[in-house]
Amino acid sequence: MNKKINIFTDKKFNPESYILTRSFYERDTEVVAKELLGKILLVKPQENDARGEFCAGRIVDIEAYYGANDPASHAYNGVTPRSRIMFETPGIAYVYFCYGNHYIINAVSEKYGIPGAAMIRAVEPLSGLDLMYERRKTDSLTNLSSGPGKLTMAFGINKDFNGLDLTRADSKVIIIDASKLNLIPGKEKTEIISCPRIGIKNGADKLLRFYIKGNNFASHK
DNA sequence: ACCACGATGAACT
DNA sequence: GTTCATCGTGGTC
Repeated sequence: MNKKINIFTDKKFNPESYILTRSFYERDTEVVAKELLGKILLVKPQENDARGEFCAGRIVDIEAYYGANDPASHAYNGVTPRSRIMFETPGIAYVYFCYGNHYIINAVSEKYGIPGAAMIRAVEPLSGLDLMYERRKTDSLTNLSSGPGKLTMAFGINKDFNGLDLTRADSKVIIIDASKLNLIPGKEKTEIISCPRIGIKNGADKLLRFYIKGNNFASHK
């Protein structure tokens, strides 16, 4: 068991003062995606978790998706029942089911009415690792959350998380600013690599995937 | 018909 | 240890 960070197991931990605000997300999607690198994804203890630990992970790999000019985006063809949420209030979660197997979580960006989302591709596990190993049915630390479907499985994120407000302290899922906490990861200088997004056909020319260079938990190097 | 994925196994170094 | 091919799965349009 990993004990290097235990702040999230403290019942007195109050994430409210660290939470990213609406204005953070209400900007250009590429900027939001890049700046989300190093921030911490937090999922609060769920009903079936007797330990009552937060699941926490540092975002190390992310992609930006736009709208009408981005053929890889779910919002490319305008508002549909699924894409509608990408046009809504920045700072909410867009969670969708993929390939009949996996859930994928995005943070909605841009002003209300403008589509955009940052898809979280990988996180570096910080807390709640026992639960992650159980859910992922693996013994490999670097296999816990090194992919968009893997991290949602590790964190217990499913379609019920769609539309939750990442900026509200009472949400099951939030994103906080790591630099305000005394955490070891992320203190070192970080270089951001830009490259084409993974697993798409149209729009593959755009360099809209960003990851932290050299990080062992990125979804692929 | 199309997919912004993951697990597995084969076939390579 | 890598890379490649394949398939399961279900929502969307």
